[in-house]
Amino acid sequence: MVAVLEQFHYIINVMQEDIQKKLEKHHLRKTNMRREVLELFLQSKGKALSNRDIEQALKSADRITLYRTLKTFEEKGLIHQAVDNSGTAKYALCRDDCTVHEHHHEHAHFHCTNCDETICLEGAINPQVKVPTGFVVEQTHLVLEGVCEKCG
Amino acid sequence: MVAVLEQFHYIINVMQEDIQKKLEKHHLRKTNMRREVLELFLQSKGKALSNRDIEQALKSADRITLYRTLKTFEEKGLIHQAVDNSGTAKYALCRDDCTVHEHHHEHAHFHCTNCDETICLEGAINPQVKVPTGFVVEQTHLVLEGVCEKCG
DNA sequence: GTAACTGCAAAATATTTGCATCCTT
DNA sequence: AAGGATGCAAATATTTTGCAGTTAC
Repeated sequence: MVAVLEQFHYIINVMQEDIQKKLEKHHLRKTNMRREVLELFLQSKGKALSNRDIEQALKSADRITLYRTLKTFEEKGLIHQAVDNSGTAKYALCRDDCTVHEHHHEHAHFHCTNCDETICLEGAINPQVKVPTGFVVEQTHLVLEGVCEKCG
Repeated sequence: MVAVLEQFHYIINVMQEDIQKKLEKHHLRKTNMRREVLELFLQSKGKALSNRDIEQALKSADRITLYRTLKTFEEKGLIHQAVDNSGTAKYALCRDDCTVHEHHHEHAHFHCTNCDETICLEGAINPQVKVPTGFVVEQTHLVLEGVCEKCG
């Protein structure tokens, strides 16, 4: 029991360190809001979260500040948008080697049309699509839509 | 000049026939709104349109009716959502062999982050992504984001 | 101390619902 | 004639902006 608790504290500490590092790396001030949002993203690993999701999870959070926090995180390269046609934007944590102008998200997202959850899928994608001359591709999103395990 | 005009009328007639056929095929009543919206989609071939885009193009159109028209078209399988992270939903014409439950849109979309235009790209996509067991994929969307020719 | 961040109010934008009327079949 | 579609009003949801007060550095 004690061992479990110690392990728990250890994990929490590692996560907090990770959060501190992420914020420092991107030259962002360590505010409570930002720490809490990052913590939630780390806990929901592999799942994309909408503004509303976070708002409900962090019940004390101010909706407006949250919009700005997510926008800042996106601009600085901590999170990226997970595109699906659920209507509202969702975000997922970036990999550590992402920077503002260079993202490495060669992974796909799966969007369940029933429960509306969006998760990150493993495995690289290699789009073999030609774009017309003059077009510059900066990011690629692959979205698979269907029904997830829980809803199937 | 006369020949050009005749050709013009011929094209218009073909388009109107196409519109009628599409509506009949999906058991939809032929109302002005629906004809106008379909006409706009046919004219904007290869470009995905948002509710706002259509509203502005068809200045007499009622915003609310338009929402319902697009929703109906989507449900019946005449149009499909073009996923991008522009914030608002965009739609593009389905191929003729699409039905309500079986879409064949193995093409990608390009979204310009500058002018916010979304166009359809030619060429099939072949996603090589594994989904976890229990997940059923119904549709696949590939979105390339970047800067288009006009904005480049 | 200063610039950045927060949180409230309010505005702007986007979408849905209810209902009486009109139109397609 | 009858059910579907429209268009107006109004409600709801989402996102952005302005500004005064607070906080991290």
